[in-house]
Amino acid sequence: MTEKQDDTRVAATSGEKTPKTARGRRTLRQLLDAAAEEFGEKGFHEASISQITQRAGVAIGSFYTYFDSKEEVFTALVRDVSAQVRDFVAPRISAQANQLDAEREGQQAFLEFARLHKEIYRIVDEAEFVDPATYREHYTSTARRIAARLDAAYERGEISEGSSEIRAWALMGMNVFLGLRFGVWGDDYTPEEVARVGGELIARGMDPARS
Amino acid sequence: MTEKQDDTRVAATSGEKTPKTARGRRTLRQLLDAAAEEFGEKGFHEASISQITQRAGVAIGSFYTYFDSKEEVFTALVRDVSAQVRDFVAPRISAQANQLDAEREGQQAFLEFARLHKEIYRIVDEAEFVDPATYREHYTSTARRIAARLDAAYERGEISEGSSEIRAWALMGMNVFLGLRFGVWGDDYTPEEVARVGGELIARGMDPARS
Amino acid sequence: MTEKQDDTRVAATSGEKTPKTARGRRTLRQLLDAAAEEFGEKGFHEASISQITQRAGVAIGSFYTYFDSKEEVFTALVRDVSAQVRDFVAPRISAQANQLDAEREGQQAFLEFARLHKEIYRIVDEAEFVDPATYREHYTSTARRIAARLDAAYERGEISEGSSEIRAWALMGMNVFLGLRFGVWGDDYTPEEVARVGGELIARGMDPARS
Amino acid sequence: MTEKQDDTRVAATSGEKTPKTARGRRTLRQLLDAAAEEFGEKGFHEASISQITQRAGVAIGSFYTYFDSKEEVFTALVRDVSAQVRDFVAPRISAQANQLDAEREGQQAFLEFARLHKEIYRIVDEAEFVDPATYREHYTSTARRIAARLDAAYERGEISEGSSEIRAWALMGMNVFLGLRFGVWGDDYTPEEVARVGGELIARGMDPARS
DNA sequence: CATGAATGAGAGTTCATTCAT
DNA sequence: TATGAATGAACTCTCATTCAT
Repeated sequence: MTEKQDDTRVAATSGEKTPKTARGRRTLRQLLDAAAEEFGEKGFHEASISQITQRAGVAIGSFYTYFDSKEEVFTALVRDVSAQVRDFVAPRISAQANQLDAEREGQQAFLEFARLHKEIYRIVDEAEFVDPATYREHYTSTARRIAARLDAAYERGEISEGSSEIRAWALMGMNVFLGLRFGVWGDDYTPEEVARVGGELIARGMDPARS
Repeated sequence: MTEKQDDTRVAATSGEKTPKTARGRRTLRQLLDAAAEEFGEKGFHEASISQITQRAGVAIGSFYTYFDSKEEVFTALVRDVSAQVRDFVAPRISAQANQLDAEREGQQAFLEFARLHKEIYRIVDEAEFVDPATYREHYTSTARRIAARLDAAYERGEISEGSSEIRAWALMGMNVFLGLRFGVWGDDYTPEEVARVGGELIARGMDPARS
Repeated sequence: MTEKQDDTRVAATSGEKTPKTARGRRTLRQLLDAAAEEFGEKGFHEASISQITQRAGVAIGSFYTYFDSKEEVFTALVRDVSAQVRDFVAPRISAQANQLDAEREGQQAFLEFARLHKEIYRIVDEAEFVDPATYREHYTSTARRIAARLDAAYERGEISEGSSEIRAWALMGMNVFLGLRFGVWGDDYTPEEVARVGGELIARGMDPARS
Repeated sequence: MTEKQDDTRVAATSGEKTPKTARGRRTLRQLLDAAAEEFGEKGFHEASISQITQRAGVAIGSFYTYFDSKEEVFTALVRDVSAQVRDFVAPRISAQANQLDAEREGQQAFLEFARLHKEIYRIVDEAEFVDPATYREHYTSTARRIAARLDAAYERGEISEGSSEIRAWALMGMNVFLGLRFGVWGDDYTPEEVARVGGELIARGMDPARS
């Protein structure tokens, strides 16, 4: 699931026009990759269409063969990145027997992903300003998946009782900030170590009476 | 935003030129207030200097009597907001006898602040793109304060052992996302309820064996 | 527009390349019809080749198999429309015994034509900017035909003496504006009524001593 | 009334922003004059804002200090030109004792104006495509003024009975086409001669029995 | 003959910043 | 200090036309 989704899938989830020839499909992929680089390095507003097309090695006009606007590629990219994180982390989570271990493993996987793709924060976070709907959708759907896991785990008796929605947002917030600090900004701890501390926290908390 | 800090403080924490006359101080105040509104409503890039000066009721040129650039007001504003959150939350935390209660109370206070000032996310988050140094500074110093509290609490035997830095970022992430979801985006839970669930999580985790 | 002229005639009056196969003739026909619609609805500058080809149900490239440029189809169309007006009005004029009646009948016929083809003004008038030569040719040849009729009528003693060229332009101007106002913009008078007033004007003028 | 209306009037009838300083008023006038030249020579679509500002000797940005768009200057210009024609022709008409003489004099005045300002056709006619509302307004209000004159003349017994609205459009059409052919396109007849033939036509028509 | 992706010059427009008044 | 007109670099986007398939 780590591998990039094929062109068909990309086209299905985004708004760009579907190419009818092989050459067209190649150009579209080049543009998407170039856009990821450009937005990742410079952010939405500093990025320019002309730079994207230069990176992709095509003419400016070709950009508009596939996208209607700068905003549209950006949205396509956010969805792409969002799907990539999910596809990277999900299998690592499901591989675990116990949900508490699974969440810890998920943290670690996310942190590793952040180290590999330091641009995700620039891209996803900027959606808050460029395309709020997609931004909200990204976090809301992520939280929904976490909550569903917690509900199931509770049914199986693996975790204590408590609002799964609130817990989901708390867990997601932890992940995001641990990923930012220890994945993107610094590597003064290994993903294992960070996840060990984080996992311990969500499993047993900080109350000394419980350890 | 709520109670405006006095001019002296503003001048101390930001880069704008200190006015020498009473008239100048009034103009500066008007500009800062107008900027807060404008950036809060539209975000950095959609906001315009000319709108800020119109809101403030002064001429465009006057803006540059007090600030060197659009970025500068924005930075001043981020610092301002950052200080406000801290000043709002800090006393609520220190009022608690036990650190675990204190953190839960901090969560609740932050959530309440977010409900009162829904624009803080727009302002602080956008700093990631407009003024990364100030953005990093905001979160780094906040995390440092949390870590210091955890260290002291550990010394007092109020919490278990564990990397205070990692824990600090985890706690901060929880706060931020709970504030976004339950403070800014929706009010389907009371701050007390959210903080109760969050507080329970960081105190005792989700392991059913420990509750 | 109404009855389409046969392919031979189109090829004769315009600059487009003559197709050699039946399939080619069909494509050309589709393109011309689509162009008439598109230019009529949107005008030259708002019209687009890609829309024309979409309406015609052919690929963009096929357009250039038959026309050298956007201007060329437009010119072809103007000539087409020009010929249609002439062919619609001419028989109505020649059917009259007296030239004064004939001119009144011509006015009415033109007005009726304008009601049926409200797009003629958009097409012919825009030629003033897109293809001035054809625009001038349209009006100059129309005026020439009117002048010839007046000359002949004068010879037959049906009208008084006076510069036939100046009179021709005056009559044509009347027709065009009556057609615009009472044919295209409004239908608050019947063509008969408009032509009755207009015919009376050119026959006997407005001097009360003469009526 | 031939003289250009003062800046205040221009500002009142159009949509551009009113300058607050003398320098601003001068710049606005330069832009309007430059726009008249540019649009007159090239037509709306071939004209460019950057050429207008170059002609005016100001920076591109200054254009947008006074107009919101290319369309807006154009509309301002059409209204300006429309007012100029009216102000040039009106006094010549009112100076006549008899309405039939007045209309002939009006024709002549219009033709003279067209010779002096050959660009009016390019500007007014192109409004049909760029700003249809203003185009229609120009002709409708002109026709209304003519009809009012005819009504009054009929009351005074100077002209025969007949729909003043239809007659007004007929007269206007004559004027416009005589102006185009003998004012702008050619000068093979003097304005007096054209107006004599035209005036005779509307006074007594072409019926030989009546001359 | 048909296709449709690729091209790129060139347009209109924005707005932070400057500076003469 | 205050004003607001002037500046112009830089951007996004259009679309007629070409040409390899």
